Amino acid sequence: MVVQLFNTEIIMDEKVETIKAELKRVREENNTLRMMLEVLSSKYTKLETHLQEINKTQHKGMSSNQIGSVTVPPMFQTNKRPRLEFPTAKKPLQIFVKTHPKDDSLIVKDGYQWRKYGQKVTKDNASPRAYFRCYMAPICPAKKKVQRCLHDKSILVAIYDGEHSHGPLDESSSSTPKGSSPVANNKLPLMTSVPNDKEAMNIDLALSGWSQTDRRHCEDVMQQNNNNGGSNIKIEEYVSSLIKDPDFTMSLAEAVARTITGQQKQQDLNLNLELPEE
DNA sequence: CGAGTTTGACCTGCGC
DNA sequence: GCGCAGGTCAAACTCG
Repeated sequence: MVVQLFNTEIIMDEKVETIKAELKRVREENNTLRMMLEVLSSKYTKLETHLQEINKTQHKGMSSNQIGSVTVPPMFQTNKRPRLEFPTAKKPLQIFVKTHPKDDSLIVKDGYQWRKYGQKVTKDNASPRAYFRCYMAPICPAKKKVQRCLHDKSILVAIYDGEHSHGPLDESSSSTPKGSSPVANNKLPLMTSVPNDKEAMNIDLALSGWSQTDRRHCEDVMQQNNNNGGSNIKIEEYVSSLIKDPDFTMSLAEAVARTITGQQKQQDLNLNLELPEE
């Protein structure tokens, strides 16, 4: 009897240790994500400021770079067709979704109901591109294109066009036709989204669960997407110049340090407040 | 049988 | 004007 109680106690202790270890792992992961967010935010602010400066300086001498009321910075002008680039209400949103390698469906669960209306094999990617239209509302103009990542078939790239004229369904009832839950589908929730093309700078995709390869592949995709606009070279040049910029590196380091120290305090606090009793 | 998917044809815009 | 490529249509097909 006493031995049994002792054994039970040992098992409980082991469980607690396991949970603590898991908790620690999740916290570390969370810290990493926060740091990345901070870095991204810092990069974005800097880039945005620089872009505004460019716009200002070029606005003076510009005359032929306007389409209607929309001003197109020269760095975004291209020889190739802009098709989806110009006066759309909002820039298309690009989303990457990691799927199970064996899962060959082009279903991206995002809270809306989509109906497939076409599929096409594009020139630069052997994987077919599927075209979806939102049918939650009769006049919803939202559309999306879903295609597999060129280098990594387990990654879906969804490009959204237009805005929904309604809200999303709740998670339990929403699905792409014949879809199932993301977990059951072996799909993770939306791993990352980036503002399309022009704003899609060298965004770090190092989110939890993504290997270096995945990130590189998806960066390739973003790059291809940018190449369609022909502006990527300049963006990349600018990003690389940013990396070399001591000021930028310094502010980046400060941001990271600030985050780490801030999180250390937060973590200590959490240790006291969390670990709910069961 | 109806809803949703597939797929070949057609449309449209752009570069040459 | 022509050809190419992306996007859309709609009839045929599939599935529950």
